[in-house]
Amino acid sequence: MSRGQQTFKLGVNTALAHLATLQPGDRLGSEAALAELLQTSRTTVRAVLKHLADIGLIEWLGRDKILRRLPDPVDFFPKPEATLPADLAEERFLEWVMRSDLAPGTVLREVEVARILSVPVPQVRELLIRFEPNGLIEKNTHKNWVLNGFTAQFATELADMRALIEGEAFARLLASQDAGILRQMAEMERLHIALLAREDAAMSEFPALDAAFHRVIFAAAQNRFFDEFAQRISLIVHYHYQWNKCDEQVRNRAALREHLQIIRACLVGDKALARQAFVTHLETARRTLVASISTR
Amino acid sequence: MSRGQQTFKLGVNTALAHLATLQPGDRLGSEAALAELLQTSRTTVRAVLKHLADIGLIEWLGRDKILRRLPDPVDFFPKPEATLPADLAEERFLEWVMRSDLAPGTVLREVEVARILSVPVPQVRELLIRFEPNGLIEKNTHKNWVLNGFTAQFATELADMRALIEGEAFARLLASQDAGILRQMAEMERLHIALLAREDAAMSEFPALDAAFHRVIFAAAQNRFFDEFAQRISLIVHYHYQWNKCDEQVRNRAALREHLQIIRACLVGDKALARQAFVTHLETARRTLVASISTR
DNA sequence: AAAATGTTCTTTATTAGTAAAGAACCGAAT
DNA sequence: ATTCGGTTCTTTACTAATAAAGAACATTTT
Repeated sequence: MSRGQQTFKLGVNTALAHLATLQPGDRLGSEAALAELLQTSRTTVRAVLKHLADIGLIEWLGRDKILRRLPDPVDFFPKPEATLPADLAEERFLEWVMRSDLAPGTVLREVEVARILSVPVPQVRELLIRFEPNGLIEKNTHKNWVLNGFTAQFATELADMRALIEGEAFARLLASQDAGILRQMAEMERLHIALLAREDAAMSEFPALDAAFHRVIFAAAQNRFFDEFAQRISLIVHYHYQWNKCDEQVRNRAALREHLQIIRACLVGDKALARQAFVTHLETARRTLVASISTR
Repeated sequence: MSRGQQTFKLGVNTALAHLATLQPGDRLGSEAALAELLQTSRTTVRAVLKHLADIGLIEWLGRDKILRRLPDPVDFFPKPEATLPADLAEERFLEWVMRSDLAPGTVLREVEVARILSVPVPQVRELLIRFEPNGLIEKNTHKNWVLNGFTAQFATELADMRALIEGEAFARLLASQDAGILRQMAEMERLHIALLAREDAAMSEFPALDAAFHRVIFAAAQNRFFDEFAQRISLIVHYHYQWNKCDEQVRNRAALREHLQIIRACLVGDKALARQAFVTHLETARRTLVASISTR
């Protein structure tokens, strides 16, 4: 056997979502146009069209591609089947590590992990290699992978590194004359106010906004090494949020308010205040991260 | 087929080097002791002993392992065969990239690279994945690896990041009360003086000493993220040294003298001077790196 | 002539199978 | 009794084979 057609299935689902915006009798664009839309090759587009014709959604004769009926929920492939294996592996791996609360020192076997996560072995391998620099796992030459555990020490070192790098990035942001940054800040203010206004449990959108806010800061450094570290932080912090739900609402709202303080100080150009609000925020973030570990 | 016995061959070579220190008629230690010495499993040790007996170097009967004759140069396996594939792959890959002077945008194909470097495909794969965060290569989903090239921009970003992190590490070193650090510094002074005294072309030892010196500094931060970045720097700088040989002697001696200044300021406890000498050194390092690119 | 389609050729990702290296167990010798 | 050696069992790493996905070329239609 070979690979599992994830690209094809993802293509079908994207195509179905597009077809839902049309009316029966409408014509689809050219294969090349669809390839652009589905972000894939024409080869895959043709496979998708053939599939759509087979299930009777469209009539396909040469360059005529006519929509017969609107897509039905059952036409879609289930989400996991239509996710790229790399993304799937990462999601499931992190969730597994967090949920099963494995003890530090646990040995991870590629084949075993692959079976547990239901993803191909090479993907697990790639994932583990990519993850090693994060410091959560380690490999002994010619031996196996071991879990290092999310210790207080780890959290402290991460927070230290973050303070150093994000602090520098923020300093550059303040020094920058780029109007684009102010525009992004204004947009951030809007989004923060909007999220704070919603009293409900819509805090599920918080991690994404939090990551976006910090990405704006890191981006100001215009340095690929900064950006890379930002990604790591957001990954670890994101899964930390997912894991530690206690006081979530209170904690997230506090963070949003701290963000707003920083944003507003930037917008009015009060650099001293901005700097101070930023340091405060990083301190809060550090405390939250460290606290979440000791309460495990 | 399967794997290429690198561990075994490396074991044989290490064992031969050990035997060269003995006299014919001497007895070898137990299998467990040899396993400790060769840094490998007893299974491999027994394979090595069998090999040594086969080529008539030792007589092996149960627990009696008697040296028959001293090892000959021809008994050793050639170095590349006896190197762990991961190290071999890394060495050859970097050398290949630097030497063949590939244009940015060049497509790297795993199988092709594996053939060129004469290393197994999985090793190339692992190497490329590990290398991606260094920013020299990139992967497009479902497509191939492309070389980003060692640009001036890259060098600048690397130097910026280095100044930030190593600067912080050095500040912690100065603040530290740890006597171990002073001891390491004294040892560094000795090694630097020794290398500077040798007028000859023994500068081949410079990269190792340079890396060791900076490792002492990064280690003072006691932060795994600092250490990891230090590794990257040393890797890139090392290969930059190897590639750019012009003015090598002059450049290396200058660097050694700058190191000495820093070391001595630390030893006498003059923090202001140490700090200043360190900043100067980082500036020199940056200039050297950037210059080496523009002269390609 | 231009654009879209049909066809063919590469390249990549995955699985299965096999040999090397590691680990554990048990019996023998000091 | 304890250390050492023989044996067996696991686990890992590599090769090879195969199907999916991408890319290029040729052909057809407007």
